[in-house]
Amino acid sequence: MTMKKGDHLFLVDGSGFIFRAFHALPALTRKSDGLPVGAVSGFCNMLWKLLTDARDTSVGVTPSHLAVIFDYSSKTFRKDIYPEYKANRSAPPEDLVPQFGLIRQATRAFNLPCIETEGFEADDIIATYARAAEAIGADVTIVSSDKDLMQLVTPNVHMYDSMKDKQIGIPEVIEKWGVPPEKMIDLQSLTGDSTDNIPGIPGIGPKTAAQLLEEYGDLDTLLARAEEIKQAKRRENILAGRNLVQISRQLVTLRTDVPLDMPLDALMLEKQDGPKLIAFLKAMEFTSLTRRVAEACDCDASAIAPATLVVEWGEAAHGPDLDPGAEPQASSAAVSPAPLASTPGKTDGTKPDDLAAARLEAFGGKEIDRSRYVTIRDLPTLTLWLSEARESGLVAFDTETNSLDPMQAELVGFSLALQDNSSTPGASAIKAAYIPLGHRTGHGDLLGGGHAEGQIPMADALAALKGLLEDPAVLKVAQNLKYDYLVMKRYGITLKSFDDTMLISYVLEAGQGTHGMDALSERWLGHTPITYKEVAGSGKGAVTFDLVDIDKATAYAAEDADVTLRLWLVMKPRLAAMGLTRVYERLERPLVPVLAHMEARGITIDRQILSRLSGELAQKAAAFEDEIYELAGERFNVGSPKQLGDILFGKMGLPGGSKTKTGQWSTSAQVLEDLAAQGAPLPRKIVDWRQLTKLKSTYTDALPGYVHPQTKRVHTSYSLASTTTGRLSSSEPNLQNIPVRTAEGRKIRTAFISTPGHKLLSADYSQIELRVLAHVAEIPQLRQAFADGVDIHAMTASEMFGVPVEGMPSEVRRRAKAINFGIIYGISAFGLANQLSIERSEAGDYIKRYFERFPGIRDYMENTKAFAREHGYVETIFGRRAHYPEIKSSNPSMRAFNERAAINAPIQGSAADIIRRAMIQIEPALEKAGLSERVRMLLQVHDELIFEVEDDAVDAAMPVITATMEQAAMPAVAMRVPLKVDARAANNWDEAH
DNA sequence: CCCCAACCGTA
DNA sequence: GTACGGTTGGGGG
Repeated sequence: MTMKKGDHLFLVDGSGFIFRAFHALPALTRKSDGLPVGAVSGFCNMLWKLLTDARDTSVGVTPSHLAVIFDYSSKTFRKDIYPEYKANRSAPPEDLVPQFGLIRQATRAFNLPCIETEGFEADDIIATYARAAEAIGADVTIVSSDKDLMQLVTPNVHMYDSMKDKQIGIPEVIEKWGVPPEKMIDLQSLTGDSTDNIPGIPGIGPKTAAQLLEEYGDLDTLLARAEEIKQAKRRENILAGRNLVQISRQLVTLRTDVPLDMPLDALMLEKQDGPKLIAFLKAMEFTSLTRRVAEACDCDASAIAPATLVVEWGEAAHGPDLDPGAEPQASSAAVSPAPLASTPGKTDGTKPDDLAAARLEAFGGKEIDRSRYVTIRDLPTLTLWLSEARESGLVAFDTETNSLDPMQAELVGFSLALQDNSSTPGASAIKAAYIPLGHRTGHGDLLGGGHAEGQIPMADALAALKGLLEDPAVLKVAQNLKYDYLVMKRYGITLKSFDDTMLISYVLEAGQGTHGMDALSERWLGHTPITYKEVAGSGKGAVTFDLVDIDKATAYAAEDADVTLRLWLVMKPRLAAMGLTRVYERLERPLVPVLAHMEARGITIDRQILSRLSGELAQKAAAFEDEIYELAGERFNVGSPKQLGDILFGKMGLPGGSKTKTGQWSTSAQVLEDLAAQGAPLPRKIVDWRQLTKLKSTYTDALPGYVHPQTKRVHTSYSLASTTTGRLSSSEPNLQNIPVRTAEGRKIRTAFISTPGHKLLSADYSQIELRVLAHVAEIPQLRQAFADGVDIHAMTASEMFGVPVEGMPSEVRRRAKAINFGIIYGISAFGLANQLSIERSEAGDYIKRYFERFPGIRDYMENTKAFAREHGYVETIFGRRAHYPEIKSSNPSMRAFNERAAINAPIQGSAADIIRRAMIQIEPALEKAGLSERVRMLLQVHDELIFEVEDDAVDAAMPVITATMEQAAMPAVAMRVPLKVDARAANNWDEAH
């Protein structure tokens, strides 16, 4: 059906609506999970109203055609004309972001066309359609109140402010702006627009602009006769701003020649699909609109299942600016909503894939030219390099110190690498320098050698460097940046705007090799960098970096910066090409300062308690040793599994359970427990002795050695990039494996204390991995159980064995619990049998029965395995990838192992992502509650966060912390089960947990 | 001095 | 059955 005279086209400005509605409407959230839906609700109500009784609104007519128009991305032709266009836009609020996608889904649920075109703004598309319809003789209503669209108003084209139910025609434009619609372009060119960063004439606002246009007729005349303006200041400003005004005119003029994917005729209103719309509205939990729609289409809403919604991250995968000269942190939070997946992209060499390929070509294979490295020994030269870095906007940075511990390390020097655009063709396009600051000569006095000659005074160099490192407009690239962040922080410099090549690699390739610089250089550049050992020696001959000869140090340090910059150039575009930018920018990079601060804070331990415990443990262990020697009939090293095996299974002839893979007798706790159960007295003593010596050596003896000499606290180090799943790890010391399961072990936790006037507050997720499983596998019984807050293991047992929860034997529940954990670990009959000490066939029966009761779990597992086999990786609910390159191994046990890991990774990894989000959100949440000075996050133990809180801030902090953690998945993912957090505060970690 | 295997602490 | 890190013993330098 072709559009004709008398038809009425409605063009809804979808992007404009959502921004306006978000701020104007109350912040409505979905009841079941807190998903922000205020703008979506307003949008649906508005559309429904227009579709059903537009006649009753101030529009007064019913649409024959209707389309909803969206912005595609922030990269439009306007950016080419004027790069600063919209450059000052900050990221949209996180609550707004998911609503872009939801509004698109709403549009489709209403059976309406959803239109966007790459390179153009919604306004240009609207202008093109409006003019085309007008030319045919149709009437047009633009549903928007944006002044940028007012230039389109004519006798046949009106605007409609749906939130005020107000129509905007020619008189309304004149009333509001003092000029008719056709002069809006001239007016906007003069006034500019600060929100879009469109330049205007200083001192000229709408009133003056209208007055000038009234007097001179139009902009061209005004500019031509600007000399005649009486007010001196105004005249000067206009004359000075002439050229800029011309650019502004280009920016504000809407294009009416956008290529249209959908012809006008295709915008004709189609019949509503009642059930489809109701399914969407029910999923959004818009109850009253659901009821109204059901009445209108004569549907039974209760018979229609809610739709499954995709809550999208808002940012376009192709959105991030890849230009190294731009400001990644500022620009990466693209203003644009997510595009439709099907929208075709242009092949113009600017796509991430092409850029990645080009960068690899340019920097991947190129010989590294160490002869270009320089040592900077004077301030003027350093200053020159720093200003070059600031101009280029991109610099690789690396610190050299005398210690691997960033809390103790003293700065010895630093290196920089820059893109060198002046280099001759064929030469390396990167230059690098090392700036020695604290090198010493080996042969000094007893106090440790003399300060080496030819180094810039530390204070001068740092003062100069600070400007660069803290400049948000310059992107600093480093490898394992948390280290450099902490070191520089101790020298009073806070890094701003950074990328970490280690984390980029981790996001791209978790599970495929390590992410250290040497390995990355081999993998991506085919280059082997000088090793640390080569410059500093190893073993007994090792020296700290301050004693390394400055020339050798330059070769090593400058190369590190050089390689880091090359890695960034090659890897960074891969993020966007693979759609992993959001994972990097939301789950990795923002965690760097959060973890750095946690590490820097540290936690207090009570050395007295540990020392007393050490004594007790030593005594008890010694007593056990005497008994062990007595029972064994000889003295031997109880700590040697080899000697122990010989005693137990050789000399004493006990029945050997199993062998290790090297053929030795296994003396694991499991084996010893089994022997003890058969009545042998020795094995139990060994088990107990091991527990005591383990606690002593690993904890009570070792922890005091980690107390920092100045802070008197223990500072662990978190690794962001050492697990396949996305979990953190903790080392030196590992504070993620402090004992808790046994009473003896828990005594160690009492040594982790709060400082006077404070409490330790522990907040942990309850059953987070099972909840994630219920979410991803969509298991009705599990979802219901979590929604109802019932005992999940008892529920499982009840489902499986038909035993009522009331009065359930503890053994029945224990088995169900083991099965639940087994499921998360990618269950096998072998493993379950081991865990429960039952026959493998019995374990197999359990698993079979479990899958009968929860077929969705088997489906999830099969689907996950199939996905892993096809792609070589699996994904968390936030899109993080874990790679399993060996999943297709021909070795059956290797393959099975990879399959179990692949099943576990999305569950463990999604839980890890959730707590990462919580950690990132905690500081702003505390800040908002006015608590940031009184609450400090200290530790993370996978599903638990430990804070140090001022005594009288505990009551206020607890709800802020638990709410932030429980809502942490939002708005990126709306969990289908609630998350639950338990929290407690006390003077030590044992009582708080 | 370095590395691996065995063992065991946590989630 | 998943994911880690630390300690010890012991082999091979």
